[in-house]
Amino acid sequence: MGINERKEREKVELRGLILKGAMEVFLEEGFENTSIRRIAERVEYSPGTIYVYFKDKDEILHELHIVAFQQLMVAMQKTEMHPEPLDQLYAIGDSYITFALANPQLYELMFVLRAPMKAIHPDCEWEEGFRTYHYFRDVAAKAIDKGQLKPIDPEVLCVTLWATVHGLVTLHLRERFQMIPPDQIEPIIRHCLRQLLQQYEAK
Amino acid sequence: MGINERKEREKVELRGLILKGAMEVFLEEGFENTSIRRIAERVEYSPGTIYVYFKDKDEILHELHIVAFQQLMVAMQKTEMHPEPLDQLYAIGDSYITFALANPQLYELMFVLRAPMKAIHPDCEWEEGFRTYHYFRDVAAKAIDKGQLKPIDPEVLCVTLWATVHGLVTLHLRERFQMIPPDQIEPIIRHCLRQLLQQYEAK
DNA sequence: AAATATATTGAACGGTGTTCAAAATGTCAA
DNA sequence: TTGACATTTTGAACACCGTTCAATATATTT
Repeated sequence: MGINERKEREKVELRGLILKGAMEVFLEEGFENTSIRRIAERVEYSPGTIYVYFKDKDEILHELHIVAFQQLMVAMQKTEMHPEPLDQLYAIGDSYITFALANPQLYELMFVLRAPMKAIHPDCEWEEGFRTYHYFRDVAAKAIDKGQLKPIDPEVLCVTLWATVHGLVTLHLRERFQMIPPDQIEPIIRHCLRQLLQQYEAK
Repeated sequence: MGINERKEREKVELRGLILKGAMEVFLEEGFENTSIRRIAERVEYSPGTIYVYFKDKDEILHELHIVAFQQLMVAMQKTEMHPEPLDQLYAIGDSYITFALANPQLYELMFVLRAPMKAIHPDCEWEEGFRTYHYFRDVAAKAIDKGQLKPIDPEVLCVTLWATVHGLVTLHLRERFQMIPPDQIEPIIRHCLRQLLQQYEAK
């Protein structure tokens, strides 16, 4: 009975098509203009159909949020070309900043917006975030083990590094850096990260 | 002709009353539930009246944003009890963190939400932000001048300190610190600031 | 008391997320 | 092939949202 299998395939396909359309609308029109009706229009289905394939709008945004983390993860994994953990740590920071500035909407979906987090069940874990954070922390831990960084708690180091870059990026994205000339913001962000990391280097 | 003066007074009064109601709704129901209709209901006027006293919703949120900055400024100015700039700098950081954690909605209005910034004319300055930032930077500059901090660019120092604390606070407020036990988050935020500032101390 | 000026109203417009009875389509046994 | 059943899709309806504006109500002046 291959019919049920085909139906299952078609269901998955349409779900994927809706997500593809949702991502297009999200990237082209921005979060504030990403409505169910616009997504439905984009994929040429009625608004009601969306709710057959997704519980609510938050679930759609959570799926996009997962895709965004996959993209960041790909960018970060390219840093494995560096044999030394310390060099890789610098490269991870660089790729994080590059990703955030090149994909501001995706960055906000990952680390600022509340909506995608509401789709995560309270007892469940924030898988995407955990995986990315652990990848980062493991590299930092290796750099400490190898004596390339001072022997501090890798958790505290990672939280500090992450928060600093996140703070710089979001103050910029949400237009709170009006005291800094626009063309100097990106250099300052990269400079702050380098200087911060340098302070933790074993001398 | 005292009638026009009384009318002017009444206009200002009602404007203030609407803002008071708006702040109540904002603090009690949160940003997402702060609608013009709810504010109007709270002050017992019709929605249309709100638009006689304010151009749009963004203008109301900008006014609340100004009040929030005044509150933070009051908290920060209490640190002037410390005679040494370095001690004051630590105290300013502490009061910033305390304010953010005690008034998360106001903090988001000041440094995260887009709405209040949309009410600032493009050619105008972000007065509230500038005043607060300059207050902070002047204290840092004094600490550098007095040789209590290493002789670095106060602008870079302030941006780094601000961004780090902002990053820590917002990752927490937007529930991205699920890898940290909830009761340890506040200590970590304070610890990160202290450690960061300590690294810049002249030894 | 009538005329004028000001202040307030609330229905209306086009938008939002979401639901659900009804219609359309697909499947399958007789 | 046709009728019965299952599945999928629809779009109107609900309760909201920010905003506008002609109409109403109130206050002031003549």
